[in-house]
Amino acid sequence: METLPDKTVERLSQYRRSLNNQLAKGKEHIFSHEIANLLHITSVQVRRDIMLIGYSGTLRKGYDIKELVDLIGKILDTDEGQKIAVVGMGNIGKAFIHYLYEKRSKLKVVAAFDVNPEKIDKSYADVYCYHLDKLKDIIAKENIKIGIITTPPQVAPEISDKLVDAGIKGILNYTPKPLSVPEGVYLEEYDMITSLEKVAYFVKKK
Amino acid sequence: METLPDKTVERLSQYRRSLNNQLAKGKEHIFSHEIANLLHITSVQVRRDIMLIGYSGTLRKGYDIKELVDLIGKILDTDEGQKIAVVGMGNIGKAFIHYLYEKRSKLKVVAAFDVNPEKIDKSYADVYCYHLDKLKDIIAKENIKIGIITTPPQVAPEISDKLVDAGIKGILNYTPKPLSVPEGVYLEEYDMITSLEKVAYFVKKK
DNA sequence: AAAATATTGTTATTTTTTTAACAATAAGTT
DNA sequence: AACTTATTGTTAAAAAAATAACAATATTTT
Ligand SMILES: NC(=O)c1ccc[n+]([C@@H]2O[C@H](COP(=O)([O-])OP(=O)(O)OC[C@H]3O[C@@H](n4cnc5c(N)ncnc54)[C@H](O)[C@@H]3O)[C@@H](O)[C@H]2O)c1
Ligand SMILES: NC(=O)c1ccc[n+]([C@@H]2O[C@H](COP(=O)([O-])OP(=O)(O)OC[C@H]3O[C@@H](n4cnc5c(N)ncnc54)[C@H](O)[C@@H]3O)[C@@H](O)[C@H]2O)c1
Repeated sequence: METLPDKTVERLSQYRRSLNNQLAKGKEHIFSHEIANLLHITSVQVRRDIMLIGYSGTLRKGYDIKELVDLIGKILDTDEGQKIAVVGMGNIGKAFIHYLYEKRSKLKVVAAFDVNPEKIDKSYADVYCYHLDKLKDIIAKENIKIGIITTPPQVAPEISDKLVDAGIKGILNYTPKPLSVPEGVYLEEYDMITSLEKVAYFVKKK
Repeated sequence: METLPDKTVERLSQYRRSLNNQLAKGKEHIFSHEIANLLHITSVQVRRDIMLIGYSGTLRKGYDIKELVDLIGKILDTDEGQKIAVVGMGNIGKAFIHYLYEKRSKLKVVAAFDVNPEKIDKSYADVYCYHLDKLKDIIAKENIKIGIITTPPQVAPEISDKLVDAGIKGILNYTPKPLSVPEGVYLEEYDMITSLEKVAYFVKKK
């Protein structure tokens, strides 16, 4: 299948979560406008996304939730699951690890790295924290393909380079330091302060 | 001034941070392509954004960093600063409070709310945590206009309603539960899992 | 002083994303 | 059985965002 638009991929992740909730409630079929209401978007958007992934519902009955969830899984997940490394075991890093630990998902944090001796050689929610020096070895050994950076911003570029060098193919950067990665590595950045300043701006405008 | 595009606002926040770094290093002028390099975007984008806020540089000399930072401040900040409430003093809530505490910024968290007795009536990084029941009173008294939701997802809609009812004009939602707010309230949502699943998808595609 | 260069500011074009329009049709109603 | 309604799937249009093109011009070089 063609590579899906960024925004569609984001929504698929959200559809799946909501659909799983509905499944858990015993619901078996769902209409596009029902999905839309759950996510506070429009039903056209839902139908368009579903069209893009090549699924069809039945007229007057809607979509088979189970089938749709499975298909989204086929698109978003790999069969074996994907392994993740977290670099920087501070507030955000730990929060993330705990959070993912609770979910049974195809995405698993399997290693953490830090430089602070207090954090190293301990486990948090079953994730072992190694010294940064071990990064390349562990990533290779475990075949980890995704890295999350939650270190202080100053060191983020250096960590990013190390991750890329170790063979990582996707990076999620939570530091406010913009990174650059070579072609072939997918980079997603998020900055909480930017979000907050954006809200503040639009509040001010009102 | 016209309301700026969402994306431009996001970048202004990032420009300011980078520009402040440059100021601290003693740099006084900067070219569009230099800003672009710092943020790993294109210089056209930078010039276009700067055009939109109505600033002009000088040919062959670039932009006066101090002036640009001040102008961005005029656009993003209010003179008195803006007050923020955090609801849910868990991992993310606490991380945010600590983080903003370190920055001297026009954005200040002035109150936190929770329902867990262990969190209530204590201060974290100078932010006092009240019982949720006091939310309306404190928000009115302090004239808080922005709320950050970091509670468990199930209660997010209820918290959102309470915030809106208390007069909040902007909400930043970190729970994976989509919210809806009335016209006139600005809502920004962010979901870490969605980001991560997006990275995973594009890694898989490669 | 003329030519070359670097850089801005702006308009035009392209791409991406969202929204609207609507034809097709299964199911329900008269 | 004919009619109405609800809903999908898809194409078309609109809106938003990014990128490209380029004219204007201050500075530097020849
Ligand atoms: N906490 C927030 O609410 C918040 C908000 C916005 C942005 N951020 C950003 O997110 C990032 C993480 O924030 P946090 O609050 O978790 O920070 P933190 O200080 O709690 O954690 C940072 C961790 O990184 C480790 N570290 C330092 N240097 C390292 C290195 N070279 N290699 C590996 N690990 C290293 C530290 O030992 C520490 O454990 C920071 O960049 C921060 O600017 C945080
Ligand atoms: N931690 C992560 O990495 C992560 C990742 C993705 C999403 N999230 C989401 O972010 C949110 C916060 O995560 P967290 O790890 O900080 O959770 P947490 O459990 O550490 O904190 C939640 C806090 O909310 C409080 N709370 C519960 N009910 C409340 C109510 N009715 N009113 C006010 N406060 C209430 C709890 O007492 C607790 O202090 C959750 O919705 C979670 O799903 C977290």
